[in-house]
Amino acid sequence: MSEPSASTLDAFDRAILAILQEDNTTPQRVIGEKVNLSAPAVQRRIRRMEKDGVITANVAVVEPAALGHPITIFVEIELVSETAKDIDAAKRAFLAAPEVQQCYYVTGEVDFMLVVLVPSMAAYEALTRRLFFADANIRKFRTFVAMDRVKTGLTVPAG
Amino acid sequence: MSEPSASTLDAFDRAILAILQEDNTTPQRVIGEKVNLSAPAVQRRIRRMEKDGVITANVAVVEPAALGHPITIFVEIELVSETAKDIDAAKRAFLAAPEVQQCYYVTGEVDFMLVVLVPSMAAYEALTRRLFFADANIRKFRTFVAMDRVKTGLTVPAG
DNA sequence: ATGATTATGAAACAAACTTGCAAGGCTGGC
DNA sequence: GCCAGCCTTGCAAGTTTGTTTCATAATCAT
Repeated sequence: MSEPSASTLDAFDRAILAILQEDNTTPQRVIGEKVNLSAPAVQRRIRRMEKDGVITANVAVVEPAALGHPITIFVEIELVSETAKDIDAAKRAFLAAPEVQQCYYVTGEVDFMLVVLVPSMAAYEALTRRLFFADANIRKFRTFVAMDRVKTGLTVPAG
Repeated sequence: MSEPSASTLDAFDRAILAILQEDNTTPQRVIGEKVNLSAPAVQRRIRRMEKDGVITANVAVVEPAALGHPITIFVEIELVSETAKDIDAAKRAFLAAPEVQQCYYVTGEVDFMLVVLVPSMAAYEALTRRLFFADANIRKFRTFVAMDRVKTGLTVPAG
């Protein structure tokens, strides 16, 4: 249906993606020089990958502290009930919270992994009350405050 | 020194950042219409925020499966020794691994949180041998395989 | 008040993106 | 082995976007 065509990416595509994942403001002409292709060829490949869902977004990366959210926190969530209905409800709740930057539903001893951005520990405490304690289906959660964001990003190995 | 000037961002800046975090290919003219500013004014604000380190990168977001890395894994790492020297060594090892998409040094019962992308569980098993078992300073690690990437991104609340 | 600093918009300019078109290369059928 | 159809490419023209210039307006500190 709306499934991205599983067109195999060739070496050109991967080289282009490697560049765009570093800096998507790189002019097509420069990309073309690096991968030995003309600018229009580069442009058509980028357009195709966007249409096929290979490239899902083009975004600016912002320093959280600059926007007043200097604290990054990992949260492990354990649910009481794991019926499809209850899991979906949890997903929707996390999706709706702007402070939840990332959310993954995982296997193993916990059910969800969250990455949360907050202005202060007080704000996090308020978030836990609103998002976790208020939800009867959350059995428990564990908090890990990030002291160093050693490596961030969404880069996928293109080699 | 090279510290980003802590210039307070006004409402214009935050509105621009909200747009750029969604789509940084939005023309400056369109941004200007949305925030009630001329294109050059928008352009200068973006430049300033890039220079000040508020905007740290402009990147394309790529679907991991398209590049042959369909499996996302969370890893909790517990070290043996937590001297500054040993922690730095661990950071450098994780930084150097392309499969490690994100790495955070955290407080609490574990020391590091990793987000890892791999082509297969066999590839992950190989990674654990190379990166974890081969390192005598890693006491233990816990693996959580992502079944659903509910919410991904690097968006920071700009409201 | 007043002068310095900074930010702004209009217009001119430069650069990048986009499209049309003809040529080259690969694939499959015969 | 040959040919036809399809796909991708590069070039060139046209369009959009980004960038600089410059004069003016707003802000701030004195």
